Amino acid sequence: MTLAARADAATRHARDDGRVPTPDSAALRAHTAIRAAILDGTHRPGEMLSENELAQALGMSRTPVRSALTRLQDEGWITIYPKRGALVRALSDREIAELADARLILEAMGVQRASAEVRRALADRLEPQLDAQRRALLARDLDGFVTLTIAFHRSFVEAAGNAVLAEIADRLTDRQRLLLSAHRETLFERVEETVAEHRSLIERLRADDPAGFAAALRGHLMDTHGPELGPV
Amino acid sequence: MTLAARADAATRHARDDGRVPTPDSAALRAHTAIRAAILDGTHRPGEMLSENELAQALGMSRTPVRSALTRLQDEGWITIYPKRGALVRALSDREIAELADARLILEAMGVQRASAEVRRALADRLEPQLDAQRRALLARDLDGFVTLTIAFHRSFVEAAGNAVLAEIADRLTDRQRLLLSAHRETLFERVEETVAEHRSLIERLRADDPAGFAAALRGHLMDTHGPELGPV
DNA sequence: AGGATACAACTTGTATCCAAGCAGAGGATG
DNA sequence: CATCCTCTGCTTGGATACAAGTTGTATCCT
Repeated sequence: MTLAARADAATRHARDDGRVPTPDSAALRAHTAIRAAILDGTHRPGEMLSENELAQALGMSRTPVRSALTRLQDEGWITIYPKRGALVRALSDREIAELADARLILEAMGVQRASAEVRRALADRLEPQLDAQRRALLARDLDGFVTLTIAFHRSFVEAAGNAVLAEIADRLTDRQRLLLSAHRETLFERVEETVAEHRSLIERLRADDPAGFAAALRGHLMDTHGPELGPV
Repeated sequence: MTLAARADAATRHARDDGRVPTPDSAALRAHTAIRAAILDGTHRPGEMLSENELAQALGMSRTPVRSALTRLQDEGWITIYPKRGALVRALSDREIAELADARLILEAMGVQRASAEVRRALADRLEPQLDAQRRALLARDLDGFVTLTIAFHRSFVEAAGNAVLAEIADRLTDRQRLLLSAHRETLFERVEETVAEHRSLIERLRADDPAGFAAALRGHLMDTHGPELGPV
């Protein structure tokens, strides 16, 4: 039986290195390219994506483009209307608020679940990153700052030690990149405030005060993403 | 510009009915069929799925099967190894525990976020369902009970009024169907206990006791899914 | 016999081709 | 002038053909 043998081999391989070795397939390139184009504003919400145009622009056939589009739909970036096309989704105010709220829940819960030791270790690990964040902001290096702040916030979820939760948080964060890009000016204007808010989060960790952490986090998210969050 | 017009039309349409009109495409049929086959044990973890065989069995070409497989991978059912094949994933003990824990967090948080009124209304709405659950279990109607219990637990997440969270919970629940099927015998043996645990959850809602709800829910999940949950 | 190597049979990934469907333009008709 | 209808041009959905990769096996050499 050939299939069984192959299954064994694949299972073994999966055990060896837990990740797919990245084949750099055309479908993946299409996925990252289109996603990047949405993120940097090349394709704006409400725009209709044509498989043909994308395929031509990317120098490949429609097949991998289609594959990428379905994935992008599953990830919430676009909506595919059968036989009509793919529409770049706009995040409604409500959805923005819900995203931020969901992240708030996951991060606060991550910290709450962690032990006092983990919390303190986390604080020690995060504090040195604050300077890098400030530098990125001052240099108006948006991509750099986004990377840093995403890792920063991800740490809180990771503290719970639950990979499933971390994966969920990643998906949410991904959609939120859009927001960070949109609020770039606000970010650059509020350098010290942002860093100070991050610092106060760390302080709540040190003080072993999960409730205070959650409250501070709520304030931080509202300050960053604006008052449109509203009472969720 | 034609694309703009089409985008407008699609946007209008999307506003009309918030959901895609279900085109019953071959890709969707493949998705549901393969997913069902994994759920009912036809394709077991460790098995290698061949696009050719699936396409032949489903009476369609490889194209929609491929599309279905990529979606199934994104949903966590299989792992695709490039140029080698698709392996039905096995849920490790750790992953099982993490899934249950993540659901616990989302449900408990949903209840905690809800107002006292919503909690009471929820209790009133859920209590009449308990009888149906018992009947399904006594009739050994696993599918019926699974549908009921999933709706039951989903209600707690919904209580927070956050659609993003609800969607996340749905994805988790989907993977957990596998567990419920695996534990069918335990379920059928613990009919009264299961219903009683559900009833005590409702009581905690009525008592306006979110903390007690979370504790009861934790106990319930451990009882249902077994002690392998461990201390997450 | 043991090990490296070449081959063969399978797999998936991509390109191309054909069919089906929707949206809009434009004219015929009341 | 309003309304309906057809028809055209576009789109996506699916099927097929082909290219590229991987694995297991047989073979050859040491």
